[in-house]
Amino acid sequence: MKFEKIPNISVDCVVFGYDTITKSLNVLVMKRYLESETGSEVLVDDYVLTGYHVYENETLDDSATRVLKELTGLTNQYKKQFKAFGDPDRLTNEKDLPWIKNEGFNLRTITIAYYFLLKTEEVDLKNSAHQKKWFPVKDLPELGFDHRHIILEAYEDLKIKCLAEPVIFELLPDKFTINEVQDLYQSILGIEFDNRNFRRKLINKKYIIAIDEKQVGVSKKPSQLYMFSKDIYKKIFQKNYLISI
Amino acid sequence: MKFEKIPNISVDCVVFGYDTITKSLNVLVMKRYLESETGSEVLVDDYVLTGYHVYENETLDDSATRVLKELTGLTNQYKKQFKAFGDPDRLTNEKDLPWIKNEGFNLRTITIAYYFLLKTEEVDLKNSAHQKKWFPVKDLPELGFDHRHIILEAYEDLKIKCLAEPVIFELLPDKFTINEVQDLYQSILGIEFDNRNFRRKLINKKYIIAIDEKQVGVSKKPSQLYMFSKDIYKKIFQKNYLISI
DNA sequence: ATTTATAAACGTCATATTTACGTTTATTTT
DNA sequence: AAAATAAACGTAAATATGACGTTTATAAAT
Repeated sequence: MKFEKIPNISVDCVVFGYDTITKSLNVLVMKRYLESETGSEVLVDDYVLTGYHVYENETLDDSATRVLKELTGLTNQYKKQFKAFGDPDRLTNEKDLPWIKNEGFNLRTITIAYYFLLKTEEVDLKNSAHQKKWFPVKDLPELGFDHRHIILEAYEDLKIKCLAEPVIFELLPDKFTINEVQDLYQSILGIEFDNRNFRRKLINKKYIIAIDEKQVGVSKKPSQLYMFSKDIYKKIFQKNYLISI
Repeated sequence: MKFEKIPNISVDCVVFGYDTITKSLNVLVMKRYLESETGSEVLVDDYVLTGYHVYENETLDDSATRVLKELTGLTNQYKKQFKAFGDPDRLTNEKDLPWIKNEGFNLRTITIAYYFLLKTEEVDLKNSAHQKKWFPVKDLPELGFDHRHIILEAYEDLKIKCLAEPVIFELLPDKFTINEVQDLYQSILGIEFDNRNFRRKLINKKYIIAIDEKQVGVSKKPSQLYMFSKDIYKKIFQKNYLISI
């Protein structure tokens, strides 16, 4: 394996996680901070996506997987390459220049952007060199480069994706309630569903399996817990070629 | 505008066209031919997608548009960036090596792949330096590099896209019959629809407009011609957040 | 122990959409 | 004028969706 970096090609990872408490779809970003040499002035103070150069002897997918692992320690998460970003001016905002000068970037770098879906509780933010933080996709902090743009495009892609494929379950704990699924759909899509209709629709799916277990520690009627069976989904799923234009 | 090529970044264009006569979804590819220096041996003889390096001061989209223009003379066609391809070995098949040696490629080139949808009759294959040819996506010739792979991924993306957006009309003449639309859907999706149901569904759309004109030169009852109004579509279209998992 | 509050869960009906067919119509060819 | 044929229209059952009202299980309060 050659570990030479390709100087002008990178991957960037938009990591989505869902907070069932605040019912917020979040993005994991990394603190970026730089002071002037004298330390008297803060040159850069914002957040960026995690990304890195692609190595000479590495596939793009492997590169993204590697970056995610360094960020979260996790492998085998849902991953999608959704778009390449390569505008000539994507790294040349005024506020990014000190950072670039410091890091020795190639100004014309094309980045292949991926998004990941994972269960928030699997990520340990403590044990890490970098300062990482979750932000609601609806309330992002100041972001460097074109990273806000990249996140928003990832989010648009996710919106479409979750209507056509059961990716929603990648963001939920293994055991979940119907209402949690509904809340998550609502967070992502920004619309509300009728709970009775939503519930009926989901429960009728063969791959949504009621388990012999109920929510604990709630001060009201505890919910029935369910699981998603990817195996059953794959078996019974048949593409409906419904033209919805 | 700097016309310096970025040596390791290219765009490749999958150009789709539809042949209403043969009812075939076709891809436009370019002949690739190379003889040994003595002329005694054919080193390369197959087809490739059209692509080119991205220029230093050019967006990826502009780069793709430029390549399409050089290939077809056309601008303003439907265009979608659908995936980046960057496996380390994507250009290093045995049969591609003589070509690469001849052209002076960078062996680790990442390509940003686009597909275009256009009306076959608008393309003039005659007046061009290169030898270009349409092939059915279901019956592709021998292709160089990873271009078969790229075409098949473009095709998969198109299949999904045409179910959700009215891109189908990019592939048809301005005036078309309902049956032509159905045939095209069937060619793309590889399934059959009931003509009576398909017809009703389409005719009920406000943006499918019957014009005061009928097919000519047919030896049976001539079909009613229709047009697609993108304006009306944009006005009345409302996203249905139908979860179909 | 009983009541109260509340979220979970079930039920019903009207409407819209899809699926699966049969029939009629307009045109060219014979 | 008849025959052939693709275009175009029609209908009924099944399924899915949307919009609501009601019941149930539990913890907390009385």
